[in-house]
Amino acid sequence: MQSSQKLQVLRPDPDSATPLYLQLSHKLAAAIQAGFWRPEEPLPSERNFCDLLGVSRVTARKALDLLYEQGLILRRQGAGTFITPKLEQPLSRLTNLSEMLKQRGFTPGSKWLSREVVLASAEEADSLNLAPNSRVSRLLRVRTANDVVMAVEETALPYQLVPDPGLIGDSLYEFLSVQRLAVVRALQHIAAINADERLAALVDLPVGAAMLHLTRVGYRENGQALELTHSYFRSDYYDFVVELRR
Amino acid sequence: MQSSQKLQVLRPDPDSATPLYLQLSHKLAAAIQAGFWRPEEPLPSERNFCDLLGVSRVTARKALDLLYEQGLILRRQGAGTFITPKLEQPLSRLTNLSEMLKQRGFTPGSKWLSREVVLASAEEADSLNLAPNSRVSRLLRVRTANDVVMAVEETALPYQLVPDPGLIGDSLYEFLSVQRLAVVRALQHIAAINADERLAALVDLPVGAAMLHLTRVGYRENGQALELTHSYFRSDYYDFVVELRR
DNA sequence: AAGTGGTCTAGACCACGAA
DNA sequence: TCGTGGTCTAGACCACTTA
Repeated sequence: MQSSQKLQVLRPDPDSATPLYLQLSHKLAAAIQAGFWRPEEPLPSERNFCDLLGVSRVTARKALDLLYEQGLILRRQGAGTFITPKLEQPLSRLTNLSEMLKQRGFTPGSKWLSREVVLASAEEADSLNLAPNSRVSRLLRVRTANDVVMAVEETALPYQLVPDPGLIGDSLYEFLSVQRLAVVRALQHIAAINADERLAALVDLPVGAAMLHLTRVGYRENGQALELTHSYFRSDYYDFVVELRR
Repeated sequence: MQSSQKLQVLRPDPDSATPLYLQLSHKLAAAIQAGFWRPEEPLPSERNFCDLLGVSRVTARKALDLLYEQGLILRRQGAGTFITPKLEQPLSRLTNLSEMLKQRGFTPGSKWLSREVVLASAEEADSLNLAPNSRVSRLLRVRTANDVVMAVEETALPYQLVPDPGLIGDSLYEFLSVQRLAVVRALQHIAAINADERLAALVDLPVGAAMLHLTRVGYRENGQALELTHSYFRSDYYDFVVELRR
């Protein structure tokens, strides 16, 4: 069969450091995105995958589980596994704004308004689980897309973990990753507000314009709160997409 | 040991129709919420769970996987499994507003403004994947919490699937479930808008007040688009919480 | 009746963390 | 060194869809 030949490129490498199910999931996701199968078309059955790729069924299923969670495939018991009809590309995943803008064809930019070490506000101390009178590194910046200001962002980080905010470059998340301080989980509150005079001036909108106010607390792998960010977005330039399940 | 005695209440019933790993996951989630373990306290090891509860390690892990996805536990290789420090209760899960309000101690209400069958708008036909000139059942209602209007909601459903919108009671999602039309996945866009005169009147806010505008397309298990809803929320009464990962 | 996805088991090896 | 979570296997039974 022709298709079983093609499938061989999906075969994971048992000697690789990354787990088989992850390799397989990545390869499958890429193949689907590349149009390897047409929408509505059935994938090979799980048992076929096992035979053709030399992995156990549990491993194949674990790879497919990931694709299912990403909304790339549908599974119908007794019938088979199918490519999701319309390929959408939602994101309830943690991703940095710069990457998202690039993917949509915009040129992202960022300009620091201030980077300073200050006493934590009550909200910051509470959210970051700091003792009263602790210090935080507080960052204020405007973010642009094609040179249009689309958001104002204020971030607080524990001084103990980030003592010199002046070292942070254009990408906060990249800086944190390099420092072994990656954020792996975040809780985000989304509200709508009317722009006050300060905000309106910064984003070039009339006072009272509706803006999205995102409040995000970011957590490290060990559960420690690392970041409190308030973002104020122009809603005409950006709308937030969430995928909901079950 | 005392703790191993307590654990017996978590033992899943092999004769039940619901899978062992789901039973176990539910029981564990309930136990955690009830304060069975303190935050930061380690859970029994996976192998202990297997011995004490009479399930295989794969099954125990699958139950723990679900808890991890819900942010209830943290896993540290070589160390153990721990309760998440602060017990937050986020939800990027598909849940109906009524339930959420009840959980927060509000009394939810809903009042239909209209339920009619009309020609689909261009947006509705596109989102629901309908042929031009198809009909939809269109619903308009206001939703209240403790008798205060907090949102206006307009929903369109394919006429073919829901021919008599007059039959829908207070809970749309319950109605759909009973009709075997459950929504299992949804894409939601969130934007901020200034209330126009019509909206302002309905929610009792001044014209121009910032409101959250949610646009949701709901999908069935088979991937078919079932529901297009525009919701307009008073942001002072409700803010949307999202959990982000990775 | 045959094939599919959904669940479950017992046992194995690995990498990592703590004592 | 020992116990932990992370990965992987081969094989089994079930419920379901399709023909």
